[in-house]
Amino acid sequence: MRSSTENRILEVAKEVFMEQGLYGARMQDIANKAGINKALLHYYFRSKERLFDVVFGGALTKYFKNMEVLNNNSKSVIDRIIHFSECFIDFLAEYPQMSLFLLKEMSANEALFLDKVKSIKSQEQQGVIQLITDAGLDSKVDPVLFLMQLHSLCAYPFLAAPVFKVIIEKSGQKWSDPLHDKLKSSVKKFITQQLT
Amino acid sequence: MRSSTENRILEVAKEVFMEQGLYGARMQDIANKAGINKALLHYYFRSKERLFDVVFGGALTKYFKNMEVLNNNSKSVIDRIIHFSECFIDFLAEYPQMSLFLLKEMSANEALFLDKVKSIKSQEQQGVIQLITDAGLDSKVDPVLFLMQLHSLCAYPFLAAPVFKVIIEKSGQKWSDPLHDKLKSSVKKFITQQLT
DNA sequence: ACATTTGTTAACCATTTGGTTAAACCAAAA
DNA sequence: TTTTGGTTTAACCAAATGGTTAACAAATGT
Repeated sequence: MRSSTENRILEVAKEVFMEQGLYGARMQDIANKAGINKALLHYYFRSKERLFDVVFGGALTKYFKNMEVLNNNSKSVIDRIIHFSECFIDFLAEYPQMSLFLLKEMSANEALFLDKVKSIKSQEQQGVIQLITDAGLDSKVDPVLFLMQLHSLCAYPFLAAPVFKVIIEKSGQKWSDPLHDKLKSSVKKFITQQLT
Repeated sequence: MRSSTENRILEVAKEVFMEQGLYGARMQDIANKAGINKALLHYYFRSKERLFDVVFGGALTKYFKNMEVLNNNSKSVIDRIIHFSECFIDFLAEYPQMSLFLLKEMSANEALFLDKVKSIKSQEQQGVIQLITDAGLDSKVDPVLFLMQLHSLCAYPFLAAPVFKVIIEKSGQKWSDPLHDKLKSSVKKFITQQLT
């Protein structure tokens, strides 16, 4: 079992890296928030890059894990995709900074991301694209475009929430933060509209 | 007229800040790429923050300027929104890093963003929400949700393009980068589906 | 021609930051 | 009790970084 110190470091590092990114994060800050000496960070995780790597890899794994729900063969293709969208939204609601974090760091270091994806996604799970193509639904929609729109509708609201909040409040409307349910049902509507 | 040096600095700074963000960017790097001494940066723009501020403000202004197209009263509401989406996509295609840049820096420094938005958006231009409400279309859609979905469909594909590229190529499909037209027509379809 | 402002540079400075070292601590084994 | 192994710390280091200074060159006005 990993020592409690190591776990504490990991948890704090997750927070800090998610908020500040690889560059913005400071080892001293992580150490302080974990209530330990800075040297101890390097004792457990040799370098900043190494520590970041663990955090980033963990986030990416969690992210991809969400797509496994697509393999539930007891449901129809459309229902599986709807179910996926709901799980995806739940996941993003739990980790609102996740998307931005991943996009930030990927754009900053494309090579790292490529490696990670290769090692994670190797377990040839079925993707939305495969699913649609196999079901013959690619006559209705362009699978790649559809996948992108699906992700757009699920992820972007969380990405841009702080911005929308400001803009909307500025224009006199009121902002209700966790619009999970509205979001879910609207995505569901989109999926059925597109695929039937 | 601004000196050519100042302009050169601004252009380079734009590039570097967009790519690396406020933290990641290095003054020395900007100076090198602009072919000048580092001290000259501080001569024209007192500090890194000041320089960044100019770049960020410029980007934000450009971003909001796109929404003015909504005020073209010679068209129907739906056509105006469609036109906006097309202009928005063209804009994002021209500056693919814009969205990520703005989101990154906003999440890193919400206060700065709030100030900027207040000073830029003060010119009470009509927003999508107003437009929909005034036209009575808010019986068909939740205006805020619709605005968010509209932005999602336009912006996210550019945000996540590098990621999708990797994932899609990984799963054997081929990736065609500038799918402007497909994107435009699909967004148009979405708008009409939602508002009629 | 001369003085004054503007543009530009090399050298320097203070601070921050990731990382290292050697010593201290501390529980469990011998 | 002493030894031993992993754990933790204070002090330190080298490099990087944002920023400053003083001197110098190039326009610009008189």
